[in-house]
Amino acid sequence: MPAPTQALELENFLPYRLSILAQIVSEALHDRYVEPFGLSVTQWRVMAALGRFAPLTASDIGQRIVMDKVAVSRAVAGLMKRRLIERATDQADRRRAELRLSARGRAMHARIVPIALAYEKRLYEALRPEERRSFDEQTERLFAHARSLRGD
Amino acid sequence: MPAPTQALELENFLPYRLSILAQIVSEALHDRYVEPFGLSVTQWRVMAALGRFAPLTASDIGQRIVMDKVAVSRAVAGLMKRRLIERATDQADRRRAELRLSARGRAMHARIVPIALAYEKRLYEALRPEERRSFDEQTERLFAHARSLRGD
DNA sequence: ATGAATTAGTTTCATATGTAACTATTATGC
DNA sequence: GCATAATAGTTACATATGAAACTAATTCAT
Repeated sequence: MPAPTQALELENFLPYRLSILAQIVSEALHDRYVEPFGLSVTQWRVMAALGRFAPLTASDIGQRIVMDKVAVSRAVAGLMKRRLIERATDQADRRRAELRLSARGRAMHARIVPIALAYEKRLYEALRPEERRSFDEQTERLFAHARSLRGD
Repeated sequence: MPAPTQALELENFLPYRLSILAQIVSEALHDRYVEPFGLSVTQWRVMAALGRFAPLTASDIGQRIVMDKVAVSRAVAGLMKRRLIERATDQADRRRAELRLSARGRAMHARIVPIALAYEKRLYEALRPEERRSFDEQTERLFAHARSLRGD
């Protein structure tokens, strides 16, 4: 006789659980610092990357944070319009443009970072201190493994 | 002197890490069973919910899985058009309609479930068996905690 | 040196999603 | 009983996102 179909319990299905967890956290960020400052999540990520590593080109950003070049291009356009970042064409290779936060952008960045870190701290309260390291390490392994499973 | 701004290292920032992990897993699902069967992720979730708990109304589905009623309505419309689910208006309360998989829907569901479970199994290979339980429990706590932090 | 292939980045189009307004039906207060 | 509120679900609009086509600049092969 055929093997019975295994049951798929969505609420215990790892991909589903990861998805809704990420979603609810992302909504919280939106409420706390993205929406009040009029940024999209991707725009904020670009600002965060530039806050730490500027100057970066759009491609650099895409490599640093997991974001394709179209998303970076759109986020950059929005940030430029609001004068939160500055662009300087590389004279040696005029396809490239170095990006960095403007004074306005640095000021906003400095206001948002503490809010972001405070939220992360509160979120981590769900885990005991010794669990945090192992949880981070496990998410890292899951991420690397999921990547290695692509197209296979 | 003012406290120095703490650094926000995006690659170590929990919300960011959860987001990219969920995203890469979601892409893998898309490639494996959503796209081949022409379903969206939300459509598949509705089918999964009905596969286990039918009959359900659209509202029931929204409660079972984390999905607002507009998303459910759209997924249901798409699934109805492809005759993967059936709708029967509740005669006692004609606002409500009970949904269940059609024969076609059950057949597709039976084909997809093993693919989904096989992917989950491979994903879990990143964790040692004893880590899986604790990881699941920790994601559960994070989820509940993130929920409790909403609007606060 | 010049045509082909690469690379950086943008634009376009089709689709997905969230919010709010809307229809239809049922429940509630008086 | 009847007006009002609440509920189930859909539609409309505005915005977000992904894939592919496109422009411009540079590199490579010969």
